[in-house]
Formats: sequence, C-alpha cells, structure tokens
Amino acid sequence: MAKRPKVRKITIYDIARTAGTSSATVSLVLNGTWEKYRINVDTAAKVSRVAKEMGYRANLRARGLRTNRTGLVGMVIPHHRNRFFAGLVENCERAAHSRGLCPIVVSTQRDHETEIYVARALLAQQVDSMILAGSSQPDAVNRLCDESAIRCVNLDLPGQGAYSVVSDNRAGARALTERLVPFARSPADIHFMGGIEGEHATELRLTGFREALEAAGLGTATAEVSFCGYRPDTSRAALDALAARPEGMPRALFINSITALEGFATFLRDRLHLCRGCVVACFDWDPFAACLPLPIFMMRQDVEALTEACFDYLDQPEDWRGQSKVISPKLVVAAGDAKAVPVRRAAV
Amino acid sequence: MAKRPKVRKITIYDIARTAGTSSATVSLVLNGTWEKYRINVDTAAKVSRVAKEMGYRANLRARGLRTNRTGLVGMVIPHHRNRFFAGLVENCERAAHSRGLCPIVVSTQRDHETEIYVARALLAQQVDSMILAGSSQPDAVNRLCDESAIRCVNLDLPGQGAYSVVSDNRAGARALTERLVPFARSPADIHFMGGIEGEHATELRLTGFREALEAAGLGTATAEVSFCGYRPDTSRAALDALAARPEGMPRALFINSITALEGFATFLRDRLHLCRGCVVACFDWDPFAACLPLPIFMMRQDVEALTEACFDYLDQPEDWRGQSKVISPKLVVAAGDAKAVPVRRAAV
DNA sequence: CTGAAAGCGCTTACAG
DNA sequence: CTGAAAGCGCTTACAG
Repeated sequence: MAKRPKVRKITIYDIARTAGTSSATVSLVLNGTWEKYRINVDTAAKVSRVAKEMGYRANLRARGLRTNRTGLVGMVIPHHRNRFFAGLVENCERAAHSRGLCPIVVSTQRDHETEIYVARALLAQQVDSMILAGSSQPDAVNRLCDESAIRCVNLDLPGQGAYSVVSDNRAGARALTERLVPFARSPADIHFMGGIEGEHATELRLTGFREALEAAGLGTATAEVSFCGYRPDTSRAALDALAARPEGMPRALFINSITALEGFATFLRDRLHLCRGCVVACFDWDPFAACLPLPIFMMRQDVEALTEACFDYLDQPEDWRGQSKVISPKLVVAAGDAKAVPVRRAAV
Repeated sequence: MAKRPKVRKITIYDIARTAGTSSATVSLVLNGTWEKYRINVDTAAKVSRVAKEMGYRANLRARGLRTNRTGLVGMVIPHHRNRFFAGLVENCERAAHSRGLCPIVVSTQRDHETEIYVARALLAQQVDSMILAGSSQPDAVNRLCDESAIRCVNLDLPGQGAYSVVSDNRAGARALTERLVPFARSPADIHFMGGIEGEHATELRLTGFREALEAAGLGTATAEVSFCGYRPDTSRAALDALAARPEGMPRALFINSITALEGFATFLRDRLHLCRGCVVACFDWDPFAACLPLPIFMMRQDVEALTEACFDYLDQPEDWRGQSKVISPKLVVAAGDAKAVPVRRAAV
C-alpha cells in the first residue's frame, strides 16, 4: 500500500494570499472581531468565502500558544469502566462542548503514580483547567496545578488544595441504611463492606450507617465492617469469609461501592442459596446491578448536579480552595420485592 | 476568596539565562539529543540540574507547533457508559502511554452530527492519529482525517475510508447461537433482538445466527428478528411486545448488544415469571449482566487484541485503507446452570 | 562544542 | 479600514 501523500494544511497565509489581503485581516475576520476593527464588510465576506472554499481549519495549538488559552479541560478519573465515572465524563463532555471547550480525559486505574503521570501529561498539553475526580490523594495534583497556575476542582473526593464538589455521603448512607434496618434481626445481622479505612468517603458513609443503626436501636459497637477496598475480587473474598462463619451470611448488607457490588454479584451467582432473604444497599448505581435477583436499594449520585457545580466554579474567576459543595444523592429502589418494605423512620 | 496569583511558567529561556547558556543548548540537552550535537557533558549536566531545580515542564503545544507532532491520539467512541467501549478506552490509554502518547477521548452519543463535531475538535487540536470506534458511518470522519493528513483506524465497525479492526461478528454469533440451539424446541422458540437492519455488525451477526440455526435443522425463514436498535428502552418495548403474543416469550434469546441486554435486564426484574426456562446469549459482556438469574452466554470481544491491532497499524507508516483485521471474540459462559448444557455441534 | 536565527500558525496592539 | 511586526515557546539546520 502506498504511503499517505503529504498534504499541506492550509493556513491564514494561504487565505490571505488568495483573498488578496493580509494574514492579520484574515485572523480578525475569522475570529469575528472584524466589526470591532471596522474591517470592510466586503473584505470580510470575501475572506470568509475563501476560507470556506479552501476548507480552512484553525490550528488551535498555534492559537493557544499566542493567546495562552487552549480550550482544553483536563479530567482525571480512576476508571472508565464504572458507570459512575463514565456518567461523570459524559456530563462533563456535554458541559465542556456547550462552552466551546474540549475535554481530555485520562484514567489512573487508582494508582497514585499513574495519577501524577497523567496529570503532568495534561498540564504539559496546557489544559486551561482540571477536574480531578475520585482521587483519594488529590493534594499532589492540586499542587501541580498550582505550579502551572491552572484552576483545579476535586470531584467526588475532597481535598484542601482545591475547591471540592462531593456527594453527601453521610446523609446518603444514613438514608440507605434506614431502608436496610427493617431486615436486620440483630446488630450482627447487618454488615458494612467495601472501601478503605480512614478514606474520606468511606468514613463518612460509615458514620451515616452507624447513625441509622443507632437511631433504630440496633446499637453500633457490634456492627461489623469489612474494609475490602475497591476491587471485585477482594470483596468477593470478604463475602466468602462472611459466609464461612458459623452464623453465615448477614441478612442485610451495606455495600460501599459499585466495584464491591461487582464482587457480590459473582458471589450471588455462585452461591445464591446462601443469600435467601438477603437484602442489599449499595452506594452507587448500575442498571444491571439493579436487576440482580434480590431486593436492592441503590444510592445514585446526582451526576448532573455534580457536573454543573464543577463548571459553575470553573466559569467564574474566584479561587475557593478548601471549600466544598455537597450534593445530595438520590435513592433508587431497584428490585421489585423491596418496594413493599416499609421504611422504618429514625426516631429523632 | 482571593483570585489566583499570576504565575509565569518557566521556559527554556529562563533556564538558559540561569545556566548561562543559550536556549538552543537547553533544548538540545532537554531533548536528549545533546550527545549527537556533542554538547559538553558539564554543560549538559548543569542545564539538566537547573531545569530540575526550576521545575521546568516543556510546553508540548509549542513543541508541537514546531515539530508538527503533538503526541496526541484522538479516539471517538459512541458512549463512555458501556463496558465494551470503556474497556477499549482503558486499553488504548495503556497502549498510548507506553508509547509516550496522550489519548484524547470523546463520545458521540451515537449521533452523527456530534461525531463530526468532536472529530473536527480533535483534528483542530492537531492529534497525530485517530481511532474511530463503533461508528456506523465512519466515512465522513475518515474523509476529515484525510483532509488533515491524519491516519485513522476504524475500530469495531469497518469502513472503506480507513484501515479497520473488527471482531469476528459472524463466527462469534454462530458460536453463540450454537449454545442457544439446544434450548429451542422449535424455530419460533428462538429470537434475535437488537441492532439495526442493514448495519454491518448486525447483519453479520444475523448471518452467523442463521447459519447456526440452519446447521441445527431449525430452519431459518421462520426465525424471528426484532431490530430494536441500541437503546434499553426500545429493546424493553420489543420484549414486552414479544411477551404479549399468544405464544408468549421465546425460550432462547439472542441479544445483539449490551444496551439491548440492559432492556432485557429490566424486563427480567419486572417479569421474571415470564422468563422461566429462558436462556440468553449476548454479543457483549458485562460483569453484572453475567450474574442475572438465568443461563446466559456472553461473547466477550477481545479488547486487548483489538487495541493491539490498532496500535500495530498506527506504529507503522503504511496506509492500509480498505483492509480489515478480524479478531476472534471469546465465549464466556456466565451463569451456573448454563455450564451443564451440552453443545450441539453444527453438522458441517 | 555552542549560539544566532528562522520558523511553526496564530493574535493583537500599533501605525498609518 | 488594513498591513507590518512582534511574539507565544519551542526545534533544528547552520555557521563558526
């Protein structure tokens, strides 16, 4: 096969030459600032026509070099595979496009080294601003952005080094747990699993979880917790361990993330008989997970509102570092059986 | 809150000044070409040290303007929410990073106008190459890439305007259908649903589906098909319609995409009793879908091999437009019950 | 061994 | 109303 022929891209100079004017005039016309500069209407029309005929496309990199704005907004996420972050990305795309910006999204696979690496790559590409989503250690990237004088917002997980937009983890977990409580016959019958001890979101959710237990008179000291991280295999292992106990599976499970729920799904597939009568609450949402064969309550984070809050901040010039915007998540009652269950209100 | 202080980024000129040398030398040293130019080792060492101390980061846009290579690889996908494309993206990221490239990914929401829009945006950012994934009308973007002299590869859905890398839809669908056939009591008991009539992948899969039916003596003329597109709601509607027939649900369902399967999952949740004895084959894979409460065979496209084929092509300079690389997908037997089912081999 | 210089494609005061 | 010119940050023959 032949090598691709060398096609020279056309520039404002080409247009200037064939339109019989200067590159400056072409630039002015093409940028829409020609009226301000009182360029002759006919000249403007001619330039526009020629540009169109020649199929001119501005080189945004050259423009960015001059104007110091690239129209790029960087976005760093843990994973693409994950409905929550995927939804965030699609909403951010929409928001970016509506502002004439182009998002550039990279994933870290939840690895801190990779996070630094990709953030540097985005900054080297001269992104105008940065959205750092789901980072458990946002400070390092926040600092990199500072060095490049780039505005950054921490999304989903907060940090002191930038403005943060997060879901209301505590209230959400509490509401979710309130739905679970009627199923638990004893404090030992309800279990919290997933996430990492000491991690911001996990701890807040655990607080909400415990508040609901306490309000329901199920105590708190005895509530059991498995910090099995954010991987399907580790949460699966934790579930196998639970099932192997003399008392067997707890009846009510609070599952802290969609990834942990993925481990639960495989457990359910292989050992459905151990899950008779079980009910699950998950702080996340996935359409297939919602169809698993047991009652399941899901807390769907308000991706639209989270996105809007990010861009509202980026749209204005103030630096609100250290502050947080907290967005309420939405309860989704996913399985048929669960609908009939009465909600036991916390006695406040 | 205070506005962000203006931080001037440091350039090679800053380094040159404090290292007491010229910007050219700095450039040479920082690019690693200094040995070739026989720069003094001490000079090189000093420049490196100063650059590090000052926290220098190259402006890739400026470099790109000069070298005409940006290190950006554009990627266009239908959706981020969708395990298949998400997996593709994560693999392409890895491949790009290992080559020192930066991927820039945008979604089209399966809208052709949007596809053109985002492709233009990527080209304006001067991507070095383009991966167009899951486009049912790739020609327009292929042409845009030609105009910009950018190499493009069509991934997942082929086109004549570029090199294509696709899964073996026909063989995959046939193998999948072979697993389904033992469950069907009559030709009317097996149904194909999802996708778009006339669309490349759909038609190939339908061909494979029919081949397997024919080989099994289940005829082909009577096999029923619902082209309900790629949306959960439309496939759900198609399922409701199927169930409403006098003969009710077919026992064996071939579901053409993960999106259509999502519609099936909601159907299953609400109307599980109508699906007793049903078995499903899906040309796609999702970890939660694999845990649905019925036997399910899934064809997992070989995302790693697809990605590798793309980059193998982009790594070399030839133009293979019009040619296709076909990658075998992998059968995943997902549900417990299904494992026991004997495979009825096609009599060839 | 190293510096001066041109140039990538664009924008934008400035002068006329 | 419009053009010449400088400059964004970098690379790379070229001359010395």
